[in-house]
Amino acid sequence: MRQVEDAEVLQAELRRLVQADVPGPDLITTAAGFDVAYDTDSDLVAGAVVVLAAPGWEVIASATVVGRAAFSYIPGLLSFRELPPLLEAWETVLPQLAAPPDLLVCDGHGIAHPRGFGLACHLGVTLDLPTIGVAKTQFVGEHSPPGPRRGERTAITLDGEPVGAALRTRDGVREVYVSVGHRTNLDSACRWVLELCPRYRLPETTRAADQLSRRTLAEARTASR
DNA sequence: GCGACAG
DNA sequence: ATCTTGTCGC
Repeated sequence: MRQVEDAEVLQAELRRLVQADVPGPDLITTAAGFDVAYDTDSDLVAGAVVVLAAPGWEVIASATVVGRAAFSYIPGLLSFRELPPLLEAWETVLPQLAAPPDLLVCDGHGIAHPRGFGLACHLGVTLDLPTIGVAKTQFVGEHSPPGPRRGERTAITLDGEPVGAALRTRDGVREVYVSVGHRTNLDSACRWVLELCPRYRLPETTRAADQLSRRTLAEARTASR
């Protein structure tokens, strides 16, 4: 399909813009979470962006969008499916803020991707803001299991190169997979993920965005009946 | 060719 | 991603 070929070409071009080993902000005061929910039996989608503030990570701003999926799920091209609704929601949430969030957290991978350009990279390059990917499952590369305690981590390597980390965010829970999206580095990314996980396995940003997108989709389904 | 494959 | 709350077990 032409759509797929075009996406692959664009992906290769945008990939050169990624900054994956630069110092990011030291202190994170605000962080944004992004997620998209999908309907089981239609192409209805709901995207959500939430902005949380330290120290309690309470939601200080949010936006949602309901639309139709324009790109099917293809491993390695997830960003082309999720970015449109996420950017639309972003444009709504940004005016609510005095300043852009210090960090953008994506549901999925950054450079830990077959061609080094996952969703977190695509979002980061598009908005030119610091982004990281926090995925619930592994996608590419190899890693040994991290120790059982919160904060322990091991490297994810792809073709011998470090591309991310398997990070334990709570004692005894399954690890999450962290990788840089844009304008930061892996050490900072892991540090921020731990800050964003004071109580659960997943970052508060991810949890809030996930809840909001799902609730929005459920309401949209009800309204269309 | 076969199997795997973020969300 | 999605079907889904309380409940069994460490």
